[in-house]
Amino acid sequence: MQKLPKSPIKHFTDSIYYDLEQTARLMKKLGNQVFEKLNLGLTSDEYITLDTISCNAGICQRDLAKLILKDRANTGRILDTLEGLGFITRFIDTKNNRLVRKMGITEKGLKKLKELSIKMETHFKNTTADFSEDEIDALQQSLRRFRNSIEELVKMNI
Amino acid sequence: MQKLPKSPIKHFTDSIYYDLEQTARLMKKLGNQVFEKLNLGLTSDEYITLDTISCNAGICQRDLAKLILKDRANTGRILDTLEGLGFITRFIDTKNNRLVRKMGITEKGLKKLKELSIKMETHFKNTTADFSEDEIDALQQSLRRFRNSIEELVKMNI
DNA sequence: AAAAATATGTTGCATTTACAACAATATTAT
DNA sequence: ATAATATTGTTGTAAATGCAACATATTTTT
Repeated sequence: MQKLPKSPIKHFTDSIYYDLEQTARLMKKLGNQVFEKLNLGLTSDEYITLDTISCNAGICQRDLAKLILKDRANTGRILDTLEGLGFITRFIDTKNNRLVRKMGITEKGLKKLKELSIKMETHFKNTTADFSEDEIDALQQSLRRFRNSIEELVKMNI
Repeated sequence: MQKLPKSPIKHFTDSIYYDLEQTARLMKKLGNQVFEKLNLGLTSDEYITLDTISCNAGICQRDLAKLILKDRANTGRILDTLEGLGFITRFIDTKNNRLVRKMGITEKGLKKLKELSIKMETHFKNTTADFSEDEIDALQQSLRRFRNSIEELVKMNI
C-alpha cells in the first residue's frame, strides 16, 4: 500500500499554532467584551489575577507572574491597582531566605471575586453551550499536555 | 445513583479559557523567540501575514484582517512594511462594486516565504515531537469546532 | 573575604495594540 | 433625489505589553 505524499509545506494557517492563537484571541476578545459590557469594575486581567491570588494564598510576585503569564513589571502594576482598590494586601516576607512581597486577598476582594465569579459562570455556560462537559474536559487535558510538552522550550525571563 | 456535587465556583485558572490563553501565549512567545533567534528578517506576525496572502491571492485588506485577527489599522501597517520590503504588491480593485485595495505576493516574497517555511517546519517538528500527528489533528479539530461555536458571539469590529 | 552570579521587584521606554474618528465611496431608505 | 446607512481603508491616540536597566539583597564561586 502506497503512502500518500504529504504536502511539502504546510501553511501557517493550517497549523496547530494558528488554531491556538486564533481561538485564544477570539476567547480573549469575547472575555474583554463581556467585562466591558457588564461593567464589572475590573478588567479581565485584574479578575484573573485576583482569582489566582485567591487560590494561591501567600504567593510572591514572581511566582504569580509565572501563573498569569505576565512579566514581573506588569504583574506589579496590576497588583498596584488591586491593592489600591483594597482587594488585596501586600506584605514583606521571605522565600528561600530572600525578601519578597507576598500578598493575599482581602475580605472586600473575596466578596468582589465571588460576585464576579457568579456572573462569569453564567457567561461561561452560554459560550460553551454547544460543547458537552466531556468534550471540554478532553480539550482542556489535551491543551495541558501540549503546554507541558513545550513549556521547557520557552525561556520565560520572569 | 447519586450525582456528585459540582464545585460551586470554578476558578478561572481551572477553566478552558485559561488553558487556551496560557497555551497560546506560550506558543506565541516560543514563536517570537524562534523568529528573533534565527534572525529571519521578519516578525512572526509579518510571516503569518505573508503566508496568509500567499494562499489567498487577491484578498482585500479587510478580509485579510479577519483571517489574521488584527484590526484594519494594524493590518494596513503590516502590509505597509511587507510592501516596503517588496514582498507583496498592492493594487486597487473592486469587490461588490466597492473600491478595495487587494494584494498579492511577489516573486521575492514567495522566495522569502519558502525559505522561512522550511525553517519553520524544522522548528515545528521539534516542538511537537512528543505529540503524534493524530493527537495534533484531534486537538486542531477540537479547537476549530470550539472556535466556530463561539465565533458568532464575538463582535469583531473589523 | 572578595567577587561573581542569582533572585526579586521597580522604573523607564519603545513597541504593539485596540479603538475611535475621519475620508471616500456605494448602497439603501425615505 | 436626497438622506441615512454601510463598506473600506487611514490617521491619531491612549492603553497594554515586553524588555532592558537598575537597585537591593542573598547565594555561590574563587
